[in-house]
Amino acid sequence: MFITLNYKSRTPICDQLCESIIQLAGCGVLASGDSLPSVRSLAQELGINPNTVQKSYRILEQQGILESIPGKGSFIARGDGARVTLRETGRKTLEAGIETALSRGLSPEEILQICESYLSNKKEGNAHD
Amino acid sequence: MFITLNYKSRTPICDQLCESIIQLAGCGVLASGDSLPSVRSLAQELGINPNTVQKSYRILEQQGILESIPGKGSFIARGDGARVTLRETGRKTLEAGIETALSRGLSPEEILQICESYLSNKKEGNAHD
Amino acid sequence: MFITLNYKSRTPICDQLCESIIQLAGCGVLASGDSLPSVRSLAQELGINPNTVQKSYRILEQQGILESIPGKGSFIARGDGARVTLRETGRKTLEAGIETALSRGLSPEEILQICESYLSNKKEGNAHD
Amino acid sequence: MFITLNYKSRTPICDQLCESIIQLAGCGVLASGDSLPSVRSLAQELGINPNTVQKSYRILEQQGILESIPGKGSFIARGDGARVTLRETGRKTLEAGIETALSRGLSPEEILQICESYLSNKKEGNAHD
DNA sequence: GTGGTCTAGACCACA
DNA sequence: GTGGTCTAGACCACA
Repeated sequence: MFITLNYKSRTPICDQLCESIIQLAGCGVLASGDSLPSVRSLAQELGINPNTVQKSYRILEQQGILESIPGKGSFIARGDGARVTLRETGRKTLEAGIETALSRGLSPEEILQICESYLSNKKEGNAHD
Repeated sequence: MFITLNYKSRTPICDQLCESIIQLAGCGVLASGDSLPSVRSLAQELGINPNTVQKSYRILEQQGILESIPGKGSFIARGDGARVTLRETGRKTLEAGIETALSRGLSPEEILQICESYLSNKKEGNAHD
Repeated sequence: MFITLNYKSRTPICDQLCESIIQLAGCGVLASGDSLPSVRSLAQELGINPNTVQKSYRILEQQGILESIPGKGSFIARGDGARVTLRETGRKTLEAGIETALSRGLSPEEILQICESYLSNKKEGNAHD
Repeated sequence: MFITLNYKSRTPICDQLCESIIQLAGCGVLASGDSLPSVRSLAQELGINPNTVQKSYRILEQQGILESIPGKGSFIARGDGARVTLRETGRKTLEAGIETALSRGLSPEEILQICESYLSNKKEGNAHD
Protein backbone atom coordinates (compact mmCIF):
# COMPACT_ATOMS: atom_id res chain seq x y z
CA MET A 1 0.00 0.00 0.00
CA PHE A 2 1.51 3.29 -1.08
CA ILE A 3 0.15 5.42 1.70
CA THR A 4 1.93 8.33 3.30
CA LEU A 5 0.55 9.97 6.40
CA ASN A 6 1.39 13.36 7.78
CA TYR A 7 1.67 12.74 11.48
CA LYS A 8 2.05 16.44 12.19
CA SER A 9 -1.01 17.52 10.26
CA ARG A 10 -4.11 18.78 12.00
CA THR A 11 -6.33 16.45 10.01
CA PRO A 12 -6.85 13.31 12.08
CA ILE A 13 -4.84 10.29 11.06
CA CYS A 14 -7.99 8.22 10.50
CA ASP A 15 -9.32 10.84 8.06
CA GLN A 16 -6.03 10.92 6.21
CA LEU A 17 -6.10 7.14 5.95
CA CYS A 18 -9.67 7.19 4.62
CA GLU A 19 -8.69 9.77 2.06
CA SER A 20 -5.65 7.78 0.96
CA ILE A 21 -7.67 4.62 0.41
CA ILE A 22 -10.32 6.62 -1.42
CA GLN A 23 -7.65 8.06 -3.68
CA LEU A 24 -6.28 4.62 -4.46
CA ALA A 25 -9.78 3.40 -5.26
CA GLY A 26 -10.59 6.51 -7.25
CA CYS A 27 -7.57 6.25 -9.52
CA GLY A 28 -7.97 2.54 -10.05
CA VAL A 29 -4.99 1.21 -8.08
CA LEU A 30 -7.50 -0.58 -5.89
CA ALA A 31 -10.24 -2.15 -7.97
CA SER A 32 -13.60 -3.61 -7.09
CA GLY A 33 -13.17 -6.78 -5.04
CA ASP A 34 -9.51 -6.17 -4.19
CA SER A 35 -8.54 -7.07 -0.66
CA LEU A 36 -6.99 -4.60 1.74
CA PRO A 37 -4.28 -5.34 4.28
CA SER A 38 -5.48 -6.58 7.64
CA VAL A 39 -6.07 -3.99 10.31
CA ARG A 40 -3.04 -5.12 12.27
CA SER A 41 -0.60 -5.37 9.40
CA LEU A 42 -1.55 -1.96 7.99
CA ALA A 43 -1.32 -0.43 11.45
CA GLN A 44 2.15 -1.87 11.87
CA GLU A 45 3.22 -0.81 8.39
CA LEU A 46 2.11 2.76 9.02
CA GLY A 47 3.24 2.87 12.63
CA ILE A 48 -0.17 3.84 13.96
CA ASN A 49 -2.65 2.38 16.39
CA PRO A 50 -4.74 -0.56 15.11
CA ASN A 51 -7.79 1.22 16.52
CA THR A 52 -7.19 4.03 14.09
CA VAL A 53 -7.07 1.69 11.09
CA GLN A 54 -10.16 -0.08 12.40
CA LYS A 55 -11.96 3.23 12.57
CA SER A 56 -11.00 4.20 9.03
CA TYR A 57 -12.17 0.85 7.67
CA ARG A 58 -15.46 1.24 9.51
CA ILE A 59 -16.03 4.72 8.11
CA LEU A 60 -15.36 3.53 4.56
CA GLU A 61 -17.64 0.57 5.15
CA GLN A 62 -20.46 2.89 6.17
CA GLN A 63 -19.90 4.84 2.97
CA GLY A 64 -20.28 1.65 0.94
CA ILE A 65 -16.70 1.75 -0.27
CA LEU A 66 -15.38 -1.20 1.73
CA GLU A 67 -16.86 -4.52 2.73
CA SER A 68 -15.50 -6.25 5.78
CA ILE A 69 -16.15 -9.95 6.09
CA PRO A 70 -15.33 -11.28 9.57
CA GLY A 71 -12.62 -13.85 9.42
CA LYS A 72 -11.77 -13.07 5.81
CA GLY A 73 -10.75 -9.46 5.71
CA SER A 74 -11.72 -6.18 4.07
CA PHE A 75 -12.39 -5.64 0.38
CA ILE A 76 -13.20 -2.84 -2.00
CA ALA A 77 -16.96 -3.15 -2.46
CA ARG A 78 -18.12 -5.48 -5.23
CA GLY A 79 -19.90 -4.27 -8.32
CA ASP A 80 -20.10 -0.57 -8.93
CA GLY A 81 -20.71 0.22 -5.27
CA ALA A 82 -17.35 1.79 -4.54
CA ARG A 83 -17.05 3.63 -7.81
CA VAL A 84 -20.57 5.04 -7.62
CA THR A 85 -20.13 6.12 -4.03
CA LEU A 86 -16.85 7.80 -4.81
CA ARG A 87 -18.25 9.67 -7.77
CA GLU A 88 -21.27 10.69 -5.75
CA THR A 89 -19.22 12.12 -2.88
CA GLY A 90 -17.00 13.84 -5.43
CA ARG A 91 -20.01 15.48 -7.05
CA LYS A 92 -21.42 16.60 -3.71
CA THR A 93 -18.13 18.12 -2.61
CA LEU A 94 -17.86 19.93 -5.91
CA GLU A 95 -21.37 21.32 -5.64
CA ALA A 96 -20.68 22.41 -2.07
CA GLY A 97 -17.65 24.27 -3.39
CA ILE A 98 -19.76 25.99 -6.04
CA GLU A 99 -22.33 26.91 -3.42
CA THR A 100 -19.65 28.41 -1.20
CA ALA A 101 -18.18 30.38 -4.08
CA LEU A 102 -21.62 31.80 -4.88
CA SER A 103 -22.19 32.76 -1.25
CA ARG A 104 -18.82 34.51 -1.26
CA GLY A 105 -19.89 36.81 -4.05
CA LEU A 106 -18.45 35.11 -7.14
CA SER A 107 -20.68 35.22 -10.20
CA PRO A 108 -21.66 32.05 -12.13
CA GLU A 109 -19.53 33.26 -15.02
CA GLU A 110 -16.48 33.66 -12.79
CA ILE A 111 -17.05 30.24 -11.29
CA LEU A 112 -17.13 28.58 -14.68
CA GLN A 113 -14.02 30.43 -15.70
CA ILE A 114 -12.17 29.33 -12.58
CA CYS A 115 -13.17 25.73 -13.27
CA GLU A 116 -12.01 25.87 -16.86
CA SER A 117 -8.68 27.47 -16.12
CA TYR A 118 -8.05 25.17 -13.17
CA LEU A 119 -8.78 22.07 -15.23
CA SER A 120 -6.77 23.20 -18.25
CA ASN A 121 -3.83 23.97 -15.98
CA LYS A 122 -4.12 20.45 -14.63
CA LYS A 123 -4.12 18.94 -18.11
CA GLU A 124 -0.93 20.72 -19.02
CA GLY A 125 0.68 19.11 -16.03
CA ASN A 126 1.23 22.40 -14.30
CA ALA A 127 1.06 22.43 -10.56
CA HIS A 128 -1.61 24.94 -9.70
CA ASP A 129 -0.31 26.20 -6.39
CA MET B 1 -29.69 39.40 12.19
CA PHE B 2 -31.16 36.36 10.48
CA ILE B 3 -28.83 33.74 11.82
CA THR B 4 -29.72 30.18 12.63
CA LEU B 5 -27.34 27.87 14.44
CA ASN B 6 -27.38 24.12 14.67
CA TYR B 7 -26.45 23.42 18.25
CA LYS B 8 -26.23 19.69 17.63
CA SER B 9 -23.90 19.92 14.66
CA ARG B 10 -20.32 18.79 14.94
CA THR B 11 -19.09 21.99 13.41
CA PRO B 12 -18.28 24.37 16.26
CA ILE B 13 -20.82 27.08 16.94
CA CYS B 14 -18.21 29.78 16.47
CA ASP B 15 -17.45 28.44 12.97
CA GLN B 16 -21.13 28.33 12.12
CA LEU B 17 -21.48 31.91 13.28
CA CYS B 18 -18.49 32.98 11.18
CA GLU B 19 -20.02 31.30 8.16
CA SER B 20 -23.38 33.00 8.72
CA ILE B 21 -21.83 36.42 8.94
CA ILE B 22 -19.73 35.69 5.87
CA GLN B 23 -22.89 34.75 3.98
CA LEU B 24 -24.59 37.99 5.01
CA ALA B 25 -21.53 39.95 3.92
CA GLY B 26 -21.19 37.97 0.70
CA CYS B 27 -24.77 38.54 -0.43
CA GLY B 28 -24.72 42.21 0.46
CA VAL B 29 -27.04 42.22 3.47
CA LEU B 30 -24.06 43.46 5.45
CA ALA B 31 -22.10 46.08 3.54
CA SER B 32 -18.70 47.64 4.07
CA GLY B 33 -18.73 49.78 7.22
CA ASP B 34 -21.97 48.34 8.60
CA SER B 35 -22.02 47.77 12.31
CA LEU B 36 -22.69 44.34 13.76
CA PRO B 37 -24.62 43.58 16.92
CA SER B 38 -22.57 43.90 20.07
CA VAL B 39 -20.93 40.77 21.39
CA ARG B 40 -23.34 40.64 24.30
CA SER B 41 -26.55 41.36 22.42
CA LEU B 42 -25.84 38.82 19.68
CA ALA B 43 -24.90 36.24 22.29
CA GLN B 44 -28.19 36.80 24.05
CA GLU B 45 -30.17 36.74 20.82
CA LEU B 46 -28.59 33.44 19.78
CA GLY B 47 -28.62 31.96 23.24
CA ILE B 48 -24.88 31.37 23.31
CA ASN B 49 -22.01 32.61 25.43
CA PRO B 50 -20.52 36.05 24.75
CA ASN B 51 -17.11 34.44 24.63
CA THR B 52 -18.20 32.36 21.67
CA VAL B 53 -19.44 35.40 19.76
CA GLN B 54 -16.24 37.21 20.58
CA LYS B 55 -14.24 34.29 19.26
CA SER B 56 -16.13 34.39 15.97
CA TYR B 57 -15.66 38.11 15.67
CA ARG B 58 -11.95 37.75 16.31
CA ILE B 59 -11.57 35.05 13.68
CA LEU B 60 -13.32 37.25 11.13
CA GLU B 61 -11.19 40.17 12.21
CA GLN B 62 -8.02 38.21 11.57
CA GLN B 63 -9.34 37.38 8.13
CA GLY B 64 -9.77 41.06 7.44
CA ILE B 65 -13.55 40.85 7.25
CA LEU B 66 -14.41 42.63 10.49
CA GLU B 67 -13.01 45.43 12.58
CA SER B 68 -13.64 45.44 16.31
CA ILE B 69 -13.04 48.68 18.15
CA PRO B 70 -13.08 48.55 21.95
CA GLY B 71 -15.71 50.82 23.36
CA LYS B 72 -17.27 51.36 19.95
CA GLY B 73 -18.41 48.11 18.45
CA SER B 74 -17.70 45.76 15.56
CA PHE B 75 -17.97 46.65 11.88
CA ILE B 76 -17.65 45.08 8.46
CA ALA B 77 -14.20 46.14 7.30
CA ARG B 78 -13.97 49.34 5.31
CA GLY B 79 -12.75 49.40 1.76
CA ASP B 80 -12.38 46.28 -0.32
CA GLY B 81 -10.85 44.22 2.47
CA ALA B 82 -13.93 42.20 3.28
CA ARG B 83 -15.00 41.68 -0.31
CA VAL B 84 -11.56 40.64 -1.52
CA THR B 85 -11.08 38.20 1.34
CA LEU B 86 -14.49 36.69 0.77
CA ARG B 87 -13.90 36.19 -2.95
CA GLU B 88 -10.48 34.72 -2.33
CA THR B 89 -11.73 32.15 0.18
CA GLY B 90 -14.59 31.35 -2.18
CA ARG B 91 -12.18 30.67 -5.03
CA LYS B 92 -9.99 28.45 -2.87
CA THR B 93 -12.93 26.41 -1.63
CA LEU B 94 -14.13 25.96 -5.19
CA GLU B 95 -10.74 24.77 -6.37
CA ALA B 96 -10.51 22.36 -3.46
CA GLY B 97 -13.90 20.99 -4.56
CA ILE B 98 -12.65 20.50 -8.10
CA GLU B 99 -9.55 18.75 -6.81
CA THR B 100 -11.64 16.38 -4.71
CA ALA B 101 -13.94 15.62 -7.63
CA LEU B 102 -10.92 14.75 -9.78
CA SER B 103 -9.51 12.45 -7.11
CA ARG B 104 -12.88 10.71 -6.90
CA GLY B 105 -12.75 9.70 -10.53
CA LEU B 106 -14.78 12.43 -12.24
CA SER B 107 -13.40 13.59 -15.57
CA PRO B 108 -12.75 17.29 -16.33
CA GLU B 109 -15.63 17.19 -18.79
CA GLU B 110 -18.01 15.83 -16.19
CA ILE B 111 -16.87 18.43 -13.71
CA LEU B 112 -17.56 21.26 -16.11
CA GLN B 113 -20.95 19.78 -16.92
CA ILE B 114 -21.85 19.53 -13.22
CA CYS B 115 -20.88 23.18 -12.76
CA GLU B 116 -22.92 24.33 -15.69
CA SER B 117 -26.05 22.39 -14.78
CA TYR B 118 -25.77 23.36 -11.12
CA LEU B 119 -25.43 27.04 -11.97
CA SER B 120 -28.24 27.02 -14.55
CA ASN B 121 -30.51 25.30 -12.05
CA LYS B 122 -29.68 28.05 -9.60
CA LYS B 123 -30.55 30.74 -12.12
CA GLU B 124 -33.97 29.23 -12.70
CA GLY B 125 -34.58 29.48 -9.00
CA ASN B 126 -34.79 25.73 -8.52
CA ALA B 127 -33.57 24.28 -5.26
CA HIS B 128 -31.00 21.70 -6.26
CA ASP B 129 -31.37 19.14 -3.51
CA MET C 1 -4.00 72.85 16.34
CA PHE C 2 -3.20 70.55 13.45
CA ILE C 3 -4.31 67.34 15.02
CA THR C 4 -5.92 64.45 13.24
CA LEU C 5 -7.39 61.55 15.13
CA ASN C 6 -8.26 58.15 13.81
CA TYR C 7 -11.55 57.38 15.47
CA LYS C 8 -11.56 53.85 14.14
CA SER C 9 -8.12 52.99 15.38
CA ARG C 10 -7.62 50.58 18.22
CA THR C 11 -5.25 52.94 20.01
CA PRO C 12 -7.31 54.92 22.51
CA ILE C 13 -8.22 58.45 21.51
CA CYS C 14 -6.52 59.88 24.57
CA ASP C 15 -3.26 58.14 23.63
CA GLN C 16 -3.50 59.43 20.08
CA LEU C 17 -4.03 62.92 21.40
CA CYS C 18 -1.03 62.67 23.72
CA GLU C 19 1.08 61.45 20.84
CA SER C 20 -0.08 64.29 18.59
CA ILE C 21 0.78 66.93 21.15
CA ILE C 22 4.12 65.27 21.79
CA GLN C 23 4.84 65.35 18.07
CA LEU C 24 3.99 69.02 17.86
CA ALA C 25 6.26 69.73 20.81
CA GLY C 26 9.00 67.49 19.47
CA CYS C 27 9.17 69.14 16.07
CA GLY C 28 9.03 72.67 17.49
CA VAL C 29 5.53 73.72 16.42
CA LEU C 30 4.73 74.02 20.08
CA ALA C 31 7.56 75.67 21.97
CA SER C 32 8.35 75.99 25.64
CA GLY C 33 5.76 78.18 27.34
CA ASP C 34 3.22 78.04 24.51
CA SER C 35 -0.37 77.75 25.61
CA LEU C 36 -2.64 74.95 24.54
CA PRO C 37 -6.33 75.20 23.71
CA SER C 38 -8.69 74.86 26.64
CA VAL C 39 -10.01 71.42 27.38
CA ARG C 40 -13.47 72.33 26.17
CA SER C 41 -12.50 74.09 22.98
CA LEU C 42 -10.10 71.36 21.89
CA ALA C 43 -12.73 68.74 22.69
CA GLN C 44 -15.23 70.60 20.54
CA GLU C 45 -12.75 71.11 17.73
CA LEU C 46 -11.90 67.42 17.63
CA GLY C 47 -15.42 66.23 18.28
CA ILE C 48 -14.47 64.17 21.30
CA ASN C 49 -15.44 64.06 24.94
CA PRO C 50 -13.89 66.77 27.16
CA ASN C 51 -13.03 64.03 29.64
CA THR C 52 -10.78 62.50 27.03
CA VAL C 53 -8.89 65.76 26.47
CA GLN C 54 -8.68 66.25 30.22
CA LYS C 55 -7.14 62.81 30.56
CA SER C 56 -4.56 63.44 27.85
CA TYR C 57 -3.52 66.74 29.44
CA ARG C 58 -3.17 65.04 32.79
CA ILE C 59 -0.99 62.29 31.37
CA LEU C 60 1.29 64.83 29.68
CA GLU C 61 1.41 66.83 32.89
CA GLN C 62 2.57 63.78 34.81
CA GLN C 63 5.32 63.31 32.24
CA GLY C 64 6.49 66.87 32.79
CA ILE C 65 5.59 67.97 29.29
CA LEU C 66 2.62 70.17 30.16
CA GLU C 67 1.90 72.53 33.02
CA SER C 68 -1.70 73.24 33.90
CA ILE C 69 -2.40 76.35 35.88
CA PRO C 70 -5.94 76.44 37.28
CA GLY C 71 -7.85 79.39 35.90
CA LYS C 72 -5.19 80.18 33.31
CA GLY C 73 -4.90 77.11 31.12
CA SER C 74 -2.33 74.57 30.03
CA PHE C 75 1.16 75.30 28.71
CA ILE C 76 4.13 73.47 27.29
CA ALA C 77 6.44 73.18 30.29
CA ARG C 78 8.83 76.11 30.83
CA GLY C 79 12.54 75.81 30.43
CA ASP C 80 14.00 72.60 29.09
CA GLY C 81 11.47 70.42 30.90
CA ALA C 82 9.39 69.42 27.92
CA ARG C 83 12.30 68.98 25.55
CA VAL C 84 14.36 66.95 28.00
CA THR C 85 11.41 64.73 28.84
CA LEU C 86 10.65 64.16 25.19
CA ARG C 87 14.21 63.28 24.35
CA GLU C 88 14.42 60.98 27.34
CA THR C 89 11.27 59.05 26.40
CA GLY C 90 12.53 58.89 22.83
CA ARG C 91 15.82 57.41 23.96
CA LYS C 92 14.10 54.85 26.17
CA THR C 93 11.75 53.74 23.41
CA LEU C 94 14.69 53.40 21.07
CA GLU C 95 16.66 51.31 23.55
CA ALA C 96 13.61 49.13 24.16
CA GLY C 97 13.46 48.58 20.41
CA ILE C 98 17.11 47.57 20.33
CA GLU C 99 16.57 45.22 23.24
CA THR C 100 13.63 43.60 21.49
CA ALA C 101 15.60 43.19 18.27
CA LEU C 102 18.41 41.50 20.21
CA SER C 103 15.95 39.15 21.90
CA ARG C 104 14.52 38.27 18.48
CA GLY C 105 17.86 36.98 17.29
CA LEU C 106 19.26 40.00 15.40
CA SER C 107 22.97 40.56 15.84
CA PRO C 108 24.39 43.95 16.97
CA GLU C 109 25.87 44.38 13.51
CA GLU C 110 22.50 43.81 11.85
CA ILE C 111 20.85 46.23 14.23
CA LEU C 112 23.34 48.98 13.42
CA GLN C 113 22.89 48.34 9.73
CA ILE C 114 19.10 48.55 10.02
CA CYS C 115 19.44 51.87 11.85
CA GLU C 116 21.79 53.29 9.26
CA SER C 117 19.73 52.27 6.27
CA TYR C 118 16.49 53.38 7.90
CA LEU C 119 17.89 56.79 8.73
CA SER C 120 19.51 57.30 5.34
CA ASN C 121 16.27 56.38 3.64
CA LYS C 122 14.57 59.00 5.77
CA LYS C 123 17.09 61.63 4.78
CA GLU C 124 16.50 61.00 1.13
CA GLY C 125 12.84 61.64 1.71
CA ASN C 126 11.88 58.12 0.79
CA ALA C 127 8.94 56.67 2.60
CA HIS C 128 10.25 53.55 4.22
CA ASP C 129 7.09 51.45 4.23
CA MET D 1 10.47 26.58 31.48
CA PHE D 2 12.00 29.65 33.03
CA ILE D 3 9.10 32.02 32.71
CA THR D 4 8.18 34.76 35.12
CA LEU D 5 4.93 36.66 34.87
CA ASN D 6 3.99 39.96 36.38
CA TYR D 7 0.42 39.48 37.50
CA LYS D 8 0.06 43.13 38.44
CA SER D 9 1.24 44.50 35.12
CA ARG D 10 -1.17 46.17 32.74
CA THR D 11 0.11 44.10 29.86
CA PRO D 12 -2.15 41.06 29.60
CA ILE D 13 -0.78 37.81 30.95
CA CYS D 14 -1.26 36.09 27.61
CA ASP D 15 0.91 38.75 25.95
CA GLN D 16 3.58 38.40 28.61
CA LEU D 17 3.56 34.66 28.08
CA CYS D 18 3.88 35.10 24.31
CA GLU D 19 6.81 37.41 24.83
CA SER D 20 8.51 34.96 27.20
CA ILE D 21 8.21 32.11 24.75
CA ILE D 22 9.43 34.35 21.95
CA GLN D 23 12.47 35.24 24.04
CA LEU D 24 13.24 31.58 24.68
CA ALA D 25 12.89 30.84 20.96
CA GLY D 26 14.91 33.92 20.01
CA CYS D 27 17.89 33.05 22.20
CA GLY D 28 17.91 29.41 21.19
CA VAL D 29 16.69 27.80 24.41
CA LEU D 30 13.73 26.56 22.40
CA ALA D 31 14.79 25.31 18.97
CA SER D 32 12.84 24.41 15.87
CA GLY D 33 10.74 21.32 16.50
CA ASP D 34 11.08 21.42 20.28
CA SER D 35 7.96 20.56 22.20
CA LEU D 36 6.43 22.97 24.68
CA PRO D 37 4.75 22.10 27.94
CA SER D 38 1.13 21.07 27.55
CA VAL D 39 -1.48 23.75 27.95
CA ARG D 40 -2.57 22.30 31.27
CA SER D 41 0.84 21.67 32.78
CA LEU D 42 2.17 25.12 31.92
CA ALA D 43 -1.01 26.69 33.28
CA GLN D 44 -0.55 24.86 36.55
CA GLU D 45 3.16 25.68 36.72
CA LEU D 46 2.47 29.38 36.21
CA GLY D 47 -0.67 29.45 38.34
CA ILE D 48 -2.86 30.73 35.53
CA ASN D 49 -5.88 29.41 33.67
CA PRO D 50 -5.41 26.86 30.89
CA ASN D 51 -7.51 29.08 28.64
CA THR D 52 -4.94 31.82 28.98
CA VAL D 53 -2.08 29.53 28.02
CA GLN D 54 -4.11 28.25 25.10
CA LYS D 55 -4.73 31.79 23.97
CA SER D 56 -1.00 32.54 24.00
CA TYR D 57 -0.23 29.36 22.10
CA ARG D 58 -2.85 30.22 19.50
CA ILE D 59 -1.47 33.72 19.02
CA LEU D 60 2.01 32.33 18.48
CA GLU D 61 0.59 29.71 16.15
CA GLN D 62 -1.01 32.39 14.01
CA GLN D 63 2.34 34.15 13.86
CA GLY D 64 3.92 30.99 12.52
CA ILE D 65 6.06 30.45 15.59
CA LEU D 66 4.25 27.48 17.10
CA GLU D 67 2.39 24.45 15.83
CA SER D 68 -0.31 22.93 18.00
CA ILE D 69 -1.44 19.45 17.12
CA PRO D 70 -4.52 18.13 18.91
CA GLY D 71 -3.78 14.99 20.82
CA LYS D 72 -0.06 15.45 20.39
CA GLY D 73 1.08 18.72 21.85
CA SER D 74 2.57 22.07 20.87
CA PHE D 75 5.88 22.56 19.12
CA ILE D 76 8.17 25.31 17.91
CA ALA D 77 7.49 25.52 14.18
CA ARG D 78 9.66 23.40 11.91
CA GLY D 79 11.93 24.91 9.35
CA ASP D 80 12.78 28.58 9.30
CA GLY D 81 9.23 29.77 10.05
CA ALA D 82 9.80 30.65 13.67
CA ARG D 83 13.21 32.23 13.16
CA VAL D 84 12.14 34.33 10.19
CA THR D 85 9.03 35.58 11.97
CA LEU D 86 11.01 36.46 15.05
CA ARG D 87 13.62 38.40 13.14
CA GLU D 88 10.97 40.22 11.14
CA THR D 89 9.04 41.34 14.22
CA GLY D 90 12.32 42.34 15.81
CA ARG D 91 13.21 44.54 12.86
CA LYS D 92 9.82 46.20 12.84
CA THR D 93 9.93 46.96 16.53
CA LEU D 94 13.40 48.43 16.12
CA GLU D 95 12.29 50.67 13.26
CA ALA D 96 9.27 51.81 15.27
CA GLY D 97 11.67 52.75 18.05
CA ILE D 98 13.81 54.78 15.66
CA GLU D 99 10.72 56.52 14.33
CA THR D 100 9.61 57.43 17.83
CA ALA D 101 13.05 58.75 18.70
CA LEU D 102 13.02 60.96 15.60
CA SER D 103 9.59 62.31 16.47
CA ARG D 104 10.85 63.09 19.97
CA GLY D 105 13.50 65.39 18.60
CA LEU D 106 16.57 63.16 18.53
CA SER D 107 18.80 63.63 15.50
CA PRO D 108 19.88 60.71 13.27
CA GLU D 109 23.42 61.13 14.57
CA GLU D 110 22.28 60.90 18.18
CA ILE D 111 20.20 57.84 17.39
CA LEU D 112 23.15 56.04 15.84
CA GLN D 113 25.29 56.97 18.79
CA ILE D 114 22.72 55.64 21.25
CA CYS D 115 22.59 52.38 19.33
CA GLU D 116 26.35 52.00 19.27
CA SER D 117 26.85 52.75 22.93
CA TYR D 118 23.93 50.57 23.97
CA LEU D 119 25.23 47.65 21.96
CA SER D 120 28.81 48.02 23.10
CA ASN D 121 27.67 48.21 26.71
CA LYS D 122 25.80 44.97 26.11
CA LYS D 123 28.90 43.29 24.71
CA GLU D 124 30.89 44.18 27.79
CA GLY D 125 28.23 42.45 29.85
CA ASN D 126 27.19 45.62 31.57
CA ALA D 127 23.56 45.99 32.54
CA HIS D 128 22.43 49.23 30.97
CA ASP D 129 19.83 50.45 33.39
C1' DG E 1 -2.49 11.87 28.03
C1' DT E 2 -3.16 16.04 24.19
C1' DG E 3 -5.41 20.42 22.25
C1' DG E 4 -10.19 22.47 21.24
C1' DT E 5 -14.85 24.22 22.34
C1' DC E 6 -18.08 26.17 25.26
C1' DT E 7 -20.41 28.06 29.32
C1' DA E 8 -20.96 31.26 33.30
C1' DG E 9 -19.55 35.06 35.16
C1' DA E 10 -16.20 38.69 37.14
C1' DC E 11 -13.62 42.73 36.13
C1' DC E 12 -11.15 46.23 33.19
C1' DA E 13 -10.42 50.39 30.09
C1' DC E 14 -12.53 53.30 27.01
C1' DA E 15 -16.49 56.35 25.05
C1' DG F 1 -22.90 51.31 26.67
C1' DT F 2 -18.56 48.80 23.94
C1' DG F 3 -14.86 45.11 23.30
C1' DG F 4 -10.99 42.63 25.96
C1' DT F 5 -9.00 39.68 29.60
C1' DC F 6 -9.21 36.15 32.79
C1' DT F 7 -10.87 32.46 35.80
C1' DA F 8 -13.16 27.96 36.86
C1' DG F 9 -14.64 24.11 35.12
C1' DA F 10 -17.29 20.80 31.93
C1' DC F 11 -17.01 18.05 27.87
C1' DC F 12 -15.22 16.47 23.27
C1' DA F 13 -12.22 14.05 19.72
C1' DC F 14 -7.97 12.11 19.00
C1' DA F 15 -3.59 9.26 20.15
